[in-house]
Amino acid sequence: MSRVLPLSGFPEWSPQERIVEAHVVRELRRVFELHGFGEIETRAVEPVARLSGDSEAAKEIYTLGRLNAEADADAKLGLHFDLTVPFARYVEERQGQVQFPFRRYQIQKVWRGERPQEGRYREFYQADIDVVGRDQLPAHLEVEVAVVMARALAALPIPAVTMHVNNRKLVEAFYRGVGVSDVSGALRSVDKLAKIGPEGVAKELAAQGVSETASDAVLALAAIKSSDVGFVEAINDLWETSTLSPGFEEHQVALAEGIAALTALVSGVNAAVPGCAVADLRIARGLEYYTGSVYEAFVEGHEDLGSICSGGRYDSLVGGGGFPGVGLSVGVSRLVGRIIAAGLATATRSVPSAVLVAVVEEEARGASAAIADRLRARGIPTEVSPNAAKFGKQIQYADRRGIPFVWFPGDGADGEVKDIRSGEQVVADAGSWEPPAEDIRARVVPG
RNA sequence: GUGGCUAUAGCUCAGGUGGUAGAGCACCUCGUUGUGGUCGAGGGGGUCGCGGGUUCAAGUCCCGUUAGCCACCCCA
Repeated sequence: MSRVLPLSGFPEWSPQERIVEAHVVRELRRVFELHGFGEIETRAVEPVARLSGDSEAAKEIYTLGRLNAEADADAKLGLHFDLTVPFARYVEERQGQVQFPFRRYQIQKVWRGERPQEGRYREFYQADIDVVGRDQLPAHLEVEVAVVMARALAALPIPAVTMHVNNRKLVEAFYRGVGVSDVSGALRSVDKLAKIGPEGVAKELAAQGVSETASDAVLALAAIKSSDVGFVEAINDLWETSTLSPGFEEHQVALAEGIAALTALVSGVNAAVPGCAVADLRIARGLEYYTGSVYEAFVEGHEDLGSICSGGRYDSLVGGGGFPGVGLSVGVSRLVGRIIAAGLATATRSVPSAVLVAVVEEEARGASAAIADRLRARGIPTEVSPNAAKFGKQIQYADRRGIPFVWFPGDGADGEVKDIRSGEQVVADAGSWEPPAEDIRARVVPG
């Protein structure tokens, strides 16, 4: 055992940074609740069998057991790696009690055993909103959750967020119409478009047995992107000029439905937060279970960070189906990490205190404490100097923490209070003196 | 899980070809003896990640190991 060193991937913020994180969480919570989402918290663990449905995800699961557990102990537990799986279990477990459609938000830590790097942690906060229905879920909810999330993200101290949206139903109908049989295989390849380029995707599609004409059509669809409903015409044109497979008519209805849903989504989100939504027909989302709208959001100018929020509609997440839902998930820690690293926003001070009451001499500490209590009684966060050092030292103590006011107790009267930023010092009464409203609490301001 | 790079003071980093550890910033003290920040002078701080090897001698060369960073994979 040598030195104590940080563990990569397990971020621990300083008090000042933590104020920024708390601000982000508070804003998300405020907007979610403003739209009627109630909060739940699920346990940190689930049986491994439930978590590892997807073999890819299984590799990332941290398992949990007692140090002295029997080697053959079964019913192994694992830390959850997202909030969707625990939520599905929660709903299934309480299907008799919860009211549908059930709308909830959840802000908790999740754990993934992956190689960390900037924006990728092994322990981090996610903030999810979902709406789950019983047997059916109206399509307008796919618009609503996106609107709520767009508004929540717009409330954060970050540049504008762009939400790229697509519709699985639309894509699937189109792919089948042009003769692609392995739709999810094709989607997985299209998902890599940004990374491997059209040629790379074409190569993968060919390997999957997709014909060249179908491959061309798939890539042409993926190239469509518009911040308004212009994509509708583009898709229809493409459909009409593509070589369609026999029996394409049966996909025509689903295609039209998908287009209508995507249209409603783009217009709905943009009506709430102008310029936020972009129809982007290449957005695929790796996850298999999405069946309708899919979302993927990026911060303008910080695309290198990757997606900071994503989600979609699913029809059978909860065992056996019957609980269709739609939801979005924000990578809170990824966002906060970038806000801090790039200085997008900072806390105005590192401690809650608005006032430091100086101590004249240890024998007079009681007088300082009394002044502090009178300020606290009126909601002004106050601390008393830890020592009776020279006033210069006590001022320095406040300055280093960003505490804006130092109170000097006086003989008989309460003394004087100094704004150490301006140097202005006035005689004051602890029963009535008020700092400017913006100085009462630490604030988060743009960097 | 795969690959590349890195590891020296609290922080950022110097330390050709091996010869007993340096700078800037930060910190402490004093100038200024109870009102900070500027300025000046002085001062305290380092198992050179860890283990082994080569050598008269290793921060420096070799091997191993651990950790960090970056990319891949995947994803928030």
